[in-house]
Amino acid sequence: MPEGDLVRKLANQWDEWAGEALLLTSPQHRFATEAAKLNNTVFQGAHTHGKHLFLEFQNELYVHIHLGLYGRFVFQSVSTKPRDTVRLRATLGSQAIDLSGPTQCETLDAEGKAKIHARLGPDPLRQGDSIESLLPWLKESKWPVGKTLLEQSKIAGLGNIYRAEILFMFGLNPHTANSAVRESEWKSIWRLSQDLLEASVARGGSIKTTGKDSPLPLTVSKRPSQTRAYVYKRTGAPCYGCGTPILQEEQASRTLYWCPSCQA
DNA sequence: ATCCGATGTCAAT
DNA sequence: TTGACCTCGGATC
Repeated sequence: MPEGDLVRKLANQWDEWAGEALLLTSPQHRFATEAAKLNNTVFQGAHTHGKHLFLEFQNELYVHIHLGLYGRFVFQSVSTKPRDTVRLRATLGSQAIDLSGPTQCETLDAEGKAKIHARLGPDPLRQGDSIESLLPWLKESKWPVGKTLLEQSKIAGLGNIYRAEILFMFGLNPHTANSAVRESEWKSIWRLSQDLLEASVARGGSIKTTGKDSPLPLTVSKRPSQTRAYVYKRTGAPCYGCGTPILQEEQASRTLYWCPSCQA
């Protein structure tokens, strides 16, 4: 389900429980032993890096969660019986948070957490992160831009929707080599990523690149109403910039949507 | 009732 | 590059 913005928003929700001792169970049982170890210890707060979520408990122990494609959190009343697919239920008072379908849910110490950070690139949502350290590599790299934007070890937090939308907003052909994109343009891409992700977090984690808080792409003169995206999942529909049907193809093993004319 | 795709990643080839 | 992981909602029959 998520790209980095939604994960950050979920972390913010978790943070409302910071400082409290939580009841942890695993209705599905796959996380039962781990949950028991942390049960009733004080939740210190949530951290994120890209799409990775870290729930910190006492003694620098972290529950590392990656939602992957199917994972999700459901916030509800404790009186609602959890589905039997729920990997982890956290309870505080009358409230419960259910986690199901994560690609990852494991307990890590500080060292384990550091290893995760080490394999992730800068995150547009993280305080102090910048694209600066990536520029030398980008300058030499033959990778297509459309692959780079999905690569979490380069930029952490963007996903398939933002990839398509950002490429469109810059009029970039997805197959353009990294080295063919000017440094100033990379910096603009980074800044736009920050703006889009932050605006989404503020909205509660729902992606909408066509919104009034996003800049208009050069080729688009009017904001499309109704739609939340310029090209994502709009295969065959007319481009908002030029009317050309939006194309769909596979790039970096994900479906990419783009306008062959505006992104020539 | 069944099928299918999805805002993701990694290990194995 | 491909398959496995894993869940659920919406489309289809």
